[in-house]
Amino acid sequence: MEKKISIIEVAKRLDVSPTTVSFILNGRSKEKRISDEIRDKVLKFVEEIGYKPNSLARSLRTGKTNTIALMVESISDPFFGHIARNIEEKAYKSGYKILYSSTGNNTEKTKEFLKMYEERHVDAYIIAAPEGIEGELQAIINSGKPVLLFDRYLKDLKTDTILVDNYQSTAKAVEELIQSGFKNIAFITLDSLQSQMNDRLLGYEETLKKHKLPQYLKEISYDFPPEKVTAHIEAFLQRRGEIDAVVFATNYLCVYGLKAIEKLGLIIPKDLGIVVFDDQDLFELYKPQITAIAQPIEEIANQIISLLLNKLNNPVKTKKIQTIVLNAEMIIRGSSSRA
Amino acid sequence: MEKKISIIEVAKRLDVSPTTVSFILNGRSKEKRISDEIRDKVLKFVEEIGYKPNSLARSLRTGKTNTIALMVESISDPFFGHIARNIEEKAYKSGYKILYSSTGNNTEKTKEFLKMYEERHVDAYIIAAPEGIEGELQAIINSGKPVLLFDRYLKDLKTDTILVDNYQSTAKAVEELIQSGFKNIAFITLDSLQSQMNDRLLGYEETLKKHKLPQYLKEISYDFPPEKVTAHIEAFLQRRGEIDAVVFATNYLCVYGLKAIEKLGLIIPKDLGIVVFDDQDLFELYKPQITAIAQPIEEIANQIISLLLNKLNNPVKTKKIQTIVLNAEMIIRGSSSRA
DNA sequence: CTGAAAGCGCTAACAG
DNA sequence: CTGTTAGCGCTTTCAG
Repeated sequence: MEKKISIIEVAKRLDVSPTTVSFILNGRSKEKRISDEIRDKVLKFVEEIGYKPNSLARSLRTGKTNTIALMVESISDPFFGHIARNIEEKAYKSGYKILYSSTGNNTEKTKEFLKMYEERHVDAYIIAAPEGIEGELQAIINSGKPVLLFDRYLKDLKTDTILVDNYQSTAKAVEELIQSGFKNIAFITLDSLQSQMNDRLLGYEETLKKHKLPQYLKEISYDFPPEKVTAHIEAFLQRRGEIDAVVFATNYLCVYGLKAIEKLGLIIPKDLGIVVFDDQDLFELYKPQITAIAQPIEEIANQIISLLLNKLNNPVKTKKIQTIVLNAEMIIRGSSSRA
Repeated sequence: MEKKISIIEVAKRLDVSPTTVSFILNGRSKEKRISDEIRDKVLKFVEEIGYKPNSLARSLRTGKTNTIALMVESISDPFFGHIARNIEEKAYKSGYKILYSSTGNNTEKTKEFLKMYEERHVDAYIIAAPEGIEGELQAIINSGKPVLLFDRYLKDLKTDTILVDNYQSTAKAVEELIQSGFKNIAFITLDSLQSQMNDRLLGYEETLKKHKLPQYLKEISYDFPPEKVTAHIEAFLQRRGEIDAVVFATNYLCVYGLKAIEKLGLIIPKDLGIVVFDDQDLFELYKPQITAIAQPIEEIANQIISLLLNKLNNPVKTKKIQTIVLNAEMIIRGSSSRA
């Protein structure tokens, strides 16, 4: 019933013009020098009948939807889930709602999502991007909408980006293992050209090179089903029996890796030292506890939102492009030391 | 550039009327008996220039936004995260996007979200509801929009609901522990009146009553910070030293519980048998493995979406209200047996 | 079979 | 300081 009330109706009942009501509702009464008396009258009435402007009409008119697209690898991943949770909260406080999608690292799917978001006129994009969507994103940027990358960058795309220092983090992880006396350190990662994966790999490779130690690389396809991932890791560790430590490039690889390790009956850290990228409850509670590189989730979310709101609120073309690199913290636990 | 093209523009270029274009784009050319020739011409042109109707304008006109509200306890919870992932995928295939929010079981916050969703004219609601929002939801239902509850029901609200059999599941869990010889079985749950929690509690209580065994109940506030939860569980287990098994009513309580148990130096299952509601990687990989009641996540998501789409696509008032109760599977692992 | 035209509810330029 | 009014882009009734 109250849904049918429009701003015109409100204006009529109060015997003022819709313009006046509109200005007041948009907090521009001071600016427009509307009398306090009228302002209060309108505000009170609106409150009373519970009138809410139709946001669709407003959006159609203004071109703003107060909606932000959030594209992650998978919303059910602990890392991305926590990021989503934080972003949602902060965005909400500024009047924005989040439309999310899980890309599954699939380029085609992501392009479709992008189209859908465009149609819906989202105001901004927050993306953990798969490869191959530089063109589409560039088009969006050209159209004037903020695009913010996180977790990984796209080499050919100049836009604001929030990252952690993947290279240094993995390098430190490898150093840690080396200090603990491990000599044959493997790196199990995704079969992916994404920047964060690549940087983690580089950190691994160069550190081993520096120490003149051998490299053992296993790349696993993101699309493999769980059993297959476990099987591949198992086969890899078996085939290369000399491996005495593993760095997992990502949390879920480690989860599957632990299953493989158990199947093989290997003892951590006696037979195999472990470090993993990304922390989660499992790694803290596993026995022995798993040394993990913990990304500063809340800070990442904070930076994302504050950068984005900044862009959104500054109609002035903030032409400065920022890349913020945060530090990840290595939480040393039992799995990486033979002591 | 192409953003500026409207349906009128398209019509002009093709020398037909906007009406015709609109009908064709909405797949009603047959019904409106538009010539194949014109139809193909329009379709081809639209494809060529990549014209997309402005969904805002359409929504304003039709009142449909093709958006579904999804409200969960927390998007970063493994259970809800997986539900969200599945729902998103299926909704997308039917042209719907999801606007999510994490209620944190907070009634006031949830009410605010509800208002926001109403303003945005979402087409339907999927909610794991906190207590105390029956009135608001009833109003929405009265306005004709589908509201679907899951994970828990609201006693005074008659609407479609997808649940698992919480009572039976907990009862079975307790039976399992009893069969394994545990005598003093505690139940650690949330300080909450939500139906799913209540039903789990009832399953616990009545099973123990049936077996004439003592009850040990610990209720923990949802808003406690992690350390406090751990501390409370620790104190509880210490105070009631006779407890020899625990059923955790929810996954995160168990996560904190495990920390407490480790602090106390208790050995599972020798000193303490464990069963937990909801499964996750941690429980499978923990040592010993934790017996868990696994909810059929994919099926829950399937039922939610198919019920909802059904409502959405049947303009006929499908007045039948359905409550679907699914079975959860108990995955018996080492933590619940002394063998 | 196709076209003209009336809004959906709001904002903001332009007039007073 | 306030009111009139022209759209935003689309759907859909009603006439041809």
